[in-house]
Amino acid sequence: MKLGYPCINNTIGCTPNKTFRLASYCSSRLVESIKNNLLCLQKILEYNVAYNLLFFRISSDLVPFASHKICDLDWPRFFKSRFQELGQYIKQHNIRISMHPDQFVLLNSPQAHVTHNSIQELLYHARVLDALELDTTAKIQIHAGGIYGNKPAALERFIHTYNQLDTQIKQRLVLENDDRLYSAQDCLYIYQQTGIPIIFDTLHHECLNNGESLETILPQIFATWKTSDGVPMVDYSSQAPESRKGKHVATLNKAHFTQFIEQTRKYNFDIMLEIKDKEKSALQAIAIAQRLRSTAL
DNA sequence: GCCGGTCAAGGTCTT
DNA sequence: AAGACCTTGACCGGC
Repeated sequence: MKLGYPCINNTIGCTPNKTFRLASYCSSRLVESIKNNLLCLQKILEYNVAYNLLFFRISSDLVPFASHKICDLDWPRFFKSRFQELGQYIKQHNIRISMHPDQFVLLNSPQAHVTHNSIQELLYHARVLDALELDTTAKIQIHAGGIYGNKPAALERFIHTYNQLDTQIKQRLVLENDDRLYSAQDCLYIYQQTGIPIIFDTLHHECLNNGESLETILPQIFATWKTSDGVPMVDYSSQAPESRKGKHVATLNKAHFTQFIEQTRKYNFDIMLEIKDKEKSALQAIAIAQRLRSTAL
């Protein structure tokens, strides 16, 4: 089991998200941003290794506008050796990597241009992981998408589009249950039609489920991951008190996390902590997990 | 300098 | 039909 947090680190004082406005696009600006982001990513990974946080989600903003038609830089080539060095570091320290494109990636949109742009965005994410020369245990996670007034049709569109994707994307793509539209059961249905591994989100499952306990749902979810996909990934969070349903807590709820670790002790999986204060909670969580689990962490 | 409206991209839900 | 909200930090223009 490995444990980590997404995208940014608030302790070390750099941002791996540096971007700029589309209106002020120029390639020198792009180069400058990517340089900054790669350097900061390296610093974050070094911090993480020092604290044994061996799971990390790389920000989608690593290469700004990478999937936009304005982008005229062959960035994988331009930064080839930088990516290789970083990838080397990741492999050397056995760090697990994920990425999570945001809400605009919709494989089941009825609008062809939306689906097209989504695939371009997935290709960008795959290129990052390829440039790092990571194996297929490095994953890209997305949601199933919208309903568009007809859920069966929307599900079929997802399946159809998924089945036509290039291997370069498919070998890394995993599907996450969301908190309003597509439950873990819905994702399992998609898995049966496609073979796409399912990444389980604990808070989303609390918001939207079919009454399954962790005990019944987790074995089904974990069975969707093949050896080449690596150990299953799980997104962990808990409900922010007195807030909209589905909102992530600001800082780790230790009692809730402790219970989660106790309930899942028999499984091996990697945990991504989706908690607002990032590495601060991750450090608390790893202390709890190390105390409660017998397997090396 | 600092503040706050705005930012490539799409949905759902409420009024 | 139009607007709020999701979710988020940081850009960047206006002061």
